Amino acid sequence: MYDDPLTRALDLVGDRWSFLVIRELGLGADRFETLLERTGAPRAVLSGRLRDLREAGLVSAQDYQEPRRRTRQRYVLSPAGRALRPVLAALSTWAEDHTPSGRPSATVERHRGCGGVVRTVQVCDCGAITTDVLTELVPIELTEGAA
Amino acid sequence: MYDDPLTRALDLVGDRWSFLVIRELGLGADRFETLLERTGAPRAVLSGRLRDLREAGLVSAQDYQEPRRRTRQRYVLSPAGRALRPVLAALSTWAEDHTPSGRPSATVERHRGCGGVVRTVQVCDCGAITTDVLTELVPIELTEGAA
DNA sequence: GCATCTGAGTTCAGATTGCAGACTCAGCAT
DNA sequence: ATGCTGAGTCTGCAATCTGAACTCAGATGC
Repeated sequence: MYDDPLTRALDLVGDRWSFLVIRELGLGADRFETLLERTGAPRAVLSGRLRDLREAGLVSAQDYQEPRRRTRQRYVLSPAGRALRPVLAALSTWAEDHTPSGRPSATVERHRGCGGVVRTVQVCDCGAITTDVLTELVPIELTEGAA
Repeated sequence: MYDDPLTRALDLVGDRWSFLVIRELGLGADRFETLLERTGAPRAVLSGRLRDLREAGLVSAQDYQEPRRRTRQRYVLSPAGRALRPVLAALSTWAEDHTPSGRPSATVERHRGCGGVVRTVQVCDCGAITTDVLTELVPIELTEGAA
């Protein structure tokens, strides 16, 4: 509807399967059949999503060949696609805190330096860090006229 | 498909309109007609989404009445719904960095303490903070057997 | 050569969801 | 009584999703 960053983002990844495909790609799954299993997406949907994500530049496909196999496609996240990982991590962190039970996250990331678990938080210009957005953040005021 | 936090999250908010509705609610829009305008969602879709979000506990509806008006519904985010703001902020931050042009974000948040702009980053147990997930983070290794 | 297997899709019919626009319904106003 | 407004519901049609079957290329086996 309106051209702001969020709507543009949702045009590209605003559905269930895109998110799941990107997560699995980020976790290292790079083949069609593997993505099928891990995401649970129907074949036609996965095929379509991979095409869309390639066109949007979030995923690239490379030919490759194992020793005694025919050439196949390997899908990898582009830098822009990998940059979505914090979004997935934030969503996953949210779900752990606000939806009932379930297994722990498959999107946990670890710090390359120390191997520690990474969490998504918000930082302010002034240096403050918070995960408690309810009390410490305030949304900007609405500009009434600007539809 | 699999019961992990991300899929549970996507069951609740894994579509375009849910995200947009939650953003507008977070920005202070609380009436049906206002949400219609701001999100651009069709009436029936908005009606359905608000019902779903209420059932999921992300939104609550309160009766209220202006002086010479009939009673109406006011929709407000529950704490769980407000806790999604970092996710929206992260997605918006991503789109600003990785999709072409457009107006600046409507989801910018400010720190209650100092009024500064807040960014979404990732922090490690060890204290490291990064926005450069490409070089500084490593996804956990896949556990092959665990479907 | 010929049949078989596998990965990566494409095609199909049926169900679901999305959409724009018209309709409903309650209560206030004239 | 009639009209207006906010908040939906209904309708008819288009697009998308779904599971299952089908295709197609290349490697392997006989």
